[in-house]
This record gives sequence, structure tokens and C-alpha cells, in this order.
Amino acid sequence: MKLTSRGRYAVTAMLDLAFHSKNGPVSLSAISERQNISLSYLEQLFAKLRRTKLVASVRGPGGGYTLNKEPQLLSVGEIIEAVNENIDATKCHGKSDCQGGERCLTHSLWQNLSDRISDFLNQISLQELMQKRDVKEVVGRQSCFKTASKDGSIDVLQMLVTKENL
Amino acid sequence: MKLTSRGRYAVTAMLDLAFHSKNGPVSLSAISERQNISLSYLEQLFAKLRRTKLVASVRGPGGGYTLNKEPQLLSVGEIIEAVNENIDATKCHGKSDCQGGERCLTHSLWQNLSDRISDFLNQISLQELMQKRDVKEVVGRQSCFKTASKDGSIDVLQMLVTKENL
DNA sequence: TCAATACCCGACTATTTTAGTGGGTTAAAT
DNA sequence: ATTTAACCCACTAAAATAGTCGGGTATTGA
Repeated sequence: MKLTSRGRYAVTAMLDLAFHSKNGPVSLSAISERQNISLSYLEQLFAKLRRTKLVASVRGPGGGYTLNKEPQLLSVGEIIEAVNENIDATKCHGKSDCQGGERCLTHSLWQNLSDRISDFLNQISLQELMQKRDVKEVVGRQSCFKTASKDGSIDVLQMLVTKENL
Repeated sequence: MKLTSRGRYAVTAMLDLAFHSKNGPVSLSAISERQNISLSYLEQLFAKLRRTKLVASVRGPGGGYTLNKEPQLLSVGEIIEAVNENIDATKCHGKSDCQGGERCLTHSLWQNLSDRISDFLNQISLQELMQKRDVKEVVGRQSCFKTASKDGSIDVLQMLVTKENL
């Protein structure tokens, strides 16, 4: 399970989608404007989300994307995995080439951890995130309005992302 | 909270350290050999781990590194954070520049998720990982011995890491 | 019909991060 | 003294990330 800004973009976009899909499909350009993510980049992400059946698309004017599952059935974990295209071949679980029990042990230990992270993220649904309405209070606390500092990067705790116009 | 192979290297090395620090400090070259991580790269990681006081160093012959905390007090989360050097300035929590409640809302929602991931990783100790002795069974299952496939990359579930000689 | 919308797709680029090298300095033990 | 190993740069190659460009194709509403 990899966790980078790519995944954050995907989750952010899916949240936006969830919030706005009440009346018909949502266009990427709308998400692009609201969340300030480049349109073409969104297209790339949504191509993957579509391939993994997390979203469905409607072409033509008035078209856009819709969630392909109920928000409560859509886990954050699968969104992140979807956009991270992990072609894990020749990995250690199954059979591989790490010699000696020593090294393999640490690998197993790490894998154990990785499994737990995956499980954790798979148990958090979009719905659950959306219902976090204590967020409103957070919004209130933050001076989140017109502090226009140009290249200011918004970020999430310790997730390192430099120079993002977000 | 970023989660990449860098963090895996760090946790792996710290696990190795924990397992071998019974009798004195452990040298990086020993870890390098056992875990097959380049020495110089380990040096970079341990420089950070030392700055954040997670390990202590002893110079000279017979020197090396020791854990600076008991394994049960050392969380996986802090190890990963330590090597990821997040200089998060101008972020949204506190005050920032995202205009309008719309965008800020999604940010807050994501932050909420990020916090939960952090909390989760901070609750997992090295000790706890080390005690996962069902791992032995895993080691048994895996044909983890001399399947020398040259550039074979070991990996952890969906954590994408290409061409690692690990 | 036809033009606007918006998905679709691939190649291409810049920046950043990752991982690893090399060369040297300092400290301590034999 | 010599060796060992931490320490500390600066530099590099490769990869991933984020974004651009330019062309499609399908759908719809005027």
C-alpha cells in the first residue's frame, strides 16, 4: 500500500464526486475547478478509476462521471489502490529470491504491517468520511478564506507535498 | 503521512537493529549485508533517525547504532515520519490559502483520514511487530530460499517498488 | 445537421523524490 | 599507528509524480 499525493488527489476527487452527484453526472472540469487539480491529470486518474469500475462515465454534453458504488461500499483503500497501478510481480509472498531466513523474516514482518495498513484503509468508506461533519467546525477554525499566498501548498499532516497549487 | 519504500527501508532496518542489539551496537554495514540495503543509503536514513533521537550512535571500532527507546515505546509511525522529513509549512491546518468552503471541506475530510492513518501507525510498536511469530509459519510457507531470479524485487502487498534488489 | 460538450487516449515534459556513489573527516579501540 | 566505523558532504541516475498537448470519439441540444 503506497500512500502519496496521487492517492490524495484521487480520494479528494472522489469525495467531490460523491458530494455533487445528486443531480446527474459530474464533469471533470467541474472537479478540476473546485478542487484545483489539473484536468488532464484528473483524466488519467479517472481512466484508472473507470477501469477498476469505481466510477462510471457518461459522454457528451451534460455528461461526466458518477460513482459506481454506494459511498458506504466504496473504501478509501480501493480508491488509492486503483490509481496506484501496482503490477506486483515477482514479490516475496508466493515465492522469490530472498536468501536465508534472516532477511525473509524482516520481509515477513513488514508485510504483516503492510497488510494491516491495507485492512485499515479498506475498512474506511467514502460515506464514513463524508459524514465527518465535525469537519464544519474545523472549517470554522481555519482561516481558510482568501489568504491568497500564491504557491501556498495545502497539505495533510505530514504528507509531504511541495509546491502544490491546491 | 507518506508511505513509500523509503519508510519500509527504515522500518526494516530498525527491525534488524532491534533483533541484533542484544550484544552491543549494530553497525550499518551489518544491517546493509543482512537486509541488502546500500550502506550509504542507510547512512542517510540513520542520520535522520539519530536527529529525531530514535537511535543512538557509538563511533569507532565495535561501534554502531542502538535503539534509543524500548521497542514497545517505538512506533512504526514515528520511524516513517522521521525519515520522511516533512517540513510542512504553509499548510491548510492552522491557516492557509484555500478559498471558499467547498475546497476547504474536502481538504478537511482528507486531513481527517490522514490523521486516522497517523494514529493507526503510531499505535503499532516495533515490539508488537517483532512478536508476530506467526511469521515463522509464513517463512515456512514461502519458498524463500535460493530462488535466485536476479533482479527479483521483493515487495509488500501493493506497495509498488520496481527493481529493488531486496 | 452541427457545434458544443466532455470523455478518451497516448505521447511527451518538467520537477521531485528515491536510491545509490564517492570521497573525505572524525572518533575510538586494538 | 592503524583500523574500524560513524559522520558528512556533494553529486548522480533512475524513477515516479504532476502536468501538458493534441488529437480523437461519442452524445446531445439548438
